[in-house]
Amino acid sequence: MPDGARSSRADAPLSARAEATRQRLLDAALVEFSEKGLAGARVDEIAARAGANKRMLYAHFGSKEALWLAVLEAAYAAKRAEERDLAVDALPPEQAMQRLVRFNFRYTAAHPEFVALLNQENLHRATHLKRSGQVPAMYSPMLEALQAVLARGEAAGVFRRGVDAMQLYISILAVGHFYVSNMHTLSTIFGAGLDSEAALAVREAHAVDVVLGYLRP
Amino acid sequence: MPDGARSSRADAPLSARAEATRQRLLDAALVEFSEKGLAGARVDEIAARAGANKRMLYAHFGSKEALWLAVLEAAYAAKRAEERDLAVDALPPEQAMQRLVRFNFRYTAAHPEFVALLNQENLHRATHLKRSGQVPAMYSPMLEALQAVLARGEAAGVFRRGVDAMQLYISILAVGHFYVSNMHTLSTIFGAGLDSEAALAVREAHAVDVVLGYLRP
DNA sequence: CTCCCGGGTAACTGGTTGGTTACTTTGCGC
DNA sequence: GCGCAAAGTAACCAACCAGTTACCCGGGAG
Repeated sequence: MPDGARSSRADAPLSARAEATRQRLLDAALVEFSEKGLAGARVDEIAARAGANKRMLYAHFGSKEALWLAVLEAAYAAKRAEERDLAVDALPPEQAMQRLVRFNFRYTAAHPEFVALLNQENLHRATHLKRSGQVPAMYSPMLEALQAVLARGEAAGVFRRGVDAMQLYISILAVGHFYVSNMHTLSTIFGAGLDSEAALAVREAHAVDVVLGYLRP
Repeated sequence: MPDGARSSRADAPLSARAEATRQRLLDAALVEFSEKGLAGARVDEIAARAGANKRMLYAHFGSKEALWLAVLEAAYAAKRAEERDLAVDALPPEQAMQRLVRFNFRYTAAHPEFVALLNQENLHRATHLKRSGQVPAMYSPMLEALQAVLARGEAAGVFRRGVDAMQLYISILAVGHFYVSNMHTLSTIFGAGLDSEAALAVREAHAVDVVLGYLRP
């Protein structure tokens, strides 16, 4: 094992400088990977963007693929963290549901890098994600919130019965993810810009309409 | 220009053998590109898969990127061709709509290579597609069918009014595309196989429910 | 039969790329 | 203020890869 494994004193925390370099490398890798994909990304370019050196990249992460996984885990963790701040328990079911849909759409639109990362990882059949200790254990707070809201709405008679929470969760992700992911080909085919704030607002409203329309009893 | 441009006798059609080689190269390229992406695909590997030689690949297509575009155009053409066979004019609006949703889902599930191709092209901001003379002019028969069905259903009072056909079209694509595209990461996170025929049937039914549920007046 | 050319092969090239090695600088404990 | 490990630099390397060049083969026209 290279000197990536600190051997100094048990698990001595990285010095502030080393930690900063590590973070800059992660940030640079996120940009490069999401712009060029895993195969298209260049290790030298990541090091250069981070204002660091390739040697440091390998000292911290060991390999291009390990760096990829670290970036992916950080991206998942960031999304899960934001999901955790969603407070929908106090809202009436329809408003709570609307909030979940809007949150998801806006998060996706604001983070196209995450979308690119996911697409790329799926091209690789999730081989890296499967090896991750963290991510599979990182259960989505949004899915849990969705299940709770669904149960409340059903009990109150304002939502249809028998809705599969996982399927609905996937659909809510889908209406935002697909739009952001395929924005360029869609814009080319429709000959219209889908990335303006106005277009995003239209799409967001549509996503809410579809989900709440479907959920009517 | 290399000898890719036949100069023999005006536009003498490719000989049968040459045409067969070209087709084998296209087929091999579709497999390689959809498995590895544009950057990850290897030109030598494509030639080998096709039982041909790199020289022939360059004679027929000129460059890796031109081959990519040719593959992409063929994939779009194949989908548009199948869409053209959709006969929904004679069906009542709800059944017609259901057929559109089911067709789209099944086509997407049966053609994950097309999904991979689209994702990859979007990573490249649709730069190749924009250069294509064909694709932007290849208006989707399914979108046209959708508009007609929507108008009929609205007039008959069985669909809600004011539905944006393009938004709905994107959503119908989305519920299938996202599921197929992100199948591996989703399966990893949910710890369940989403690619079995049973799982596909559940998803298909959900897609129909969402769209028809939303469209109720 | 033989000339000729479209279709095909294989070896080569030069720039790139992930990863490594030998060496220098920085800063903290003593 | 010094010793030494952690942090950083730059040059290097072997494998790889898109694209090219020099050459060969088979079959149809004359």
